[in-house]
Amino acid sequence: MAKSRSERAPESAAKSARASKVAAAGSARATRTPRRRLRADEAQKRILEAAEKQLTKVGPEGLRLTDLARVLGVSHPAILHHFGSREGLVAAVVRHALHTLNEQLLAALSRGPAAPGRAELMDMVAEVYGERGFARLLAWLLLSGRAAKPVRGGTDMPLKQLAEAAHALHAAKFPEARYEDTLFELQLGAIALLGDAIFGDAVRRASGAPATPATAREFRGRLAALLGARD
Amino acid sequence: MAKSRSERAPESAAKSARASKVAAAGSARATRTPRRRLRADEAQKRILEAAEKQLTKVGPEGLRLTDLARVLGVSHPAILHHFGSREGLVAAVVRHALHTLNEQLLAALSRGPAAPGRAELMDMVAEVYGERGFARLLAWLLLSGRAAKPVRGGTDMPLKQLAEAAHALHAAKFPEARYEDTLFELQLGAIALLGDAIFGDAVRRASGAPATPATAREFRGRLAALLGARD
DNA sequence: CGTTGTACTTACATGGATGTAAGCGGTAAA
DNA sequence: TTTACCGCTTACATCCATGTAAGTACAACG
Repeated sequence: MAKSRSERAPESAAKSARASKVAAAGSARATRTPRRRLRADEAQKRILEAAEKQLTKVGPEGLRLTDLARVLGVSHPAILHHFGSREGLVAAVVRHALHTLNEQLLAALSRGPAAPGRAELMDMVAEVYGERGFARLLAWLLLSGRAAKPVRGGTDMPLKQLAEAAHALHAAKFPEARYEDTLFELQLGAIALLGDAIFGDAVRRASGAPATPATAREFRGRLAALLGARD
Repeated sequence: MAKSRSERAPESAAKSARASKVAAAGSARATRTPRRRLRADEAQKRILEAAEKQLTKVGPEGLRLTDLARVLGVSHPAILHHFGSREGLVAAVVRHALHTLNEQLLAALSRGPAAPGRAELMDMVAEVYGERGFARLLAWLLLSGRAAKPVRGGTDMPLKQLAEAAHALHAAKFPEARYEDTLFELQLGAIALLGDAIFGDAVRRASGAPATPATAREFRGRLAALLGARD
């Protein structure tokens, strides 16, 4: 069967920006960009970061090697060269992203003041979840069934550490405080922040409020106040 | 390497169950099922329902006409015959699903007791969101950018009606109650319930709790208590 | 009963996406 | 400088999903 491939130069547009082998004959020698060749780990990092960005946008089903290659200015087999297959790339992105999510969460905690107010904590976590698109990524993974087990190789159950640390802090002031209550607050905070990143704007619109950064911040503030009502 | 397709005769299996034209020659005339032919609206309803189920599972990108056709026991052009294109089908499903979501939400409210406790309300809404997969569907739509405007043709801003009704109820007991507070409670409730349907199990696992229906119910109970703390 | 509209079928066309094969050439080690 | 490894390219194979064309047969209507 094997019908002709229509045009044979759809991909070459991006390529021309980085290596024009046609121009080497004349005087353009000096301006010719030599064919770049990165070290394997650098190339993989570059690909990984672009893939993560793409993944949070279009999800694991929507990720197209050709699109990614065009963005990166390479040919799509280059990606396959480094990651074996599309699924291999997705798995690598997921592993990397969940790992850095954990790191950023814990780092955000230790970086802040010793006992940050709940509002600041809320904003920090919201930033980690929202601004880098982790909530979207997590949602994609959970929806598509790729994140049955939270993190493959890394600190499992990161929220448990948070809960225990928070409870220790809280119990110093209120010795009779129960761990369950702290755990619930943490779970609600996490679920509400993650949910807010996905559903927040839609819910605000559906309830007649404008969907602006200001209303989102106000929501987080009220949430923090509610969670901090015990203290 | 594309393991999903496996055998090359998946579509004929279902078909053979309903119309075996090869067997008509001999004596099997009496047992032959005549080719079923539904009325257009019935066929569309059937397709729509199956498509909605599929959509909540695999998302709008993952919906495959051939898969859907196999489930329904028809050929995939039959679906195209009724909905024009894959996108047409997805759009129809979305329209239909968001419409019934609204209906069910409002129905759940009017069906319940005049002033249901927050815990019961919570469970009712959670059932609408969770059990029929509306939360998943909504999440898919929001993630893939298909639900910029909440509902095309129908009651826009359904939550606003809820908020106003709830505030009227509440203000009868506490005249100085502020609408903003009720609105926030409603938003938090919606976001937490939606977020719980997507992230709940993962968050509970990540915080060291088992992810069972019981823990989910307990979470909703605590949430209801928290939201009802004003009363 | 014959006619007719249309729900539905098979067969195919087309395009797009992943993955493979082979070779080129940059980079760095010897 | 030479050599060899390997990152990356072009060309191609293949598969799979949507959509089209044409025909078939069921059901309703005269």
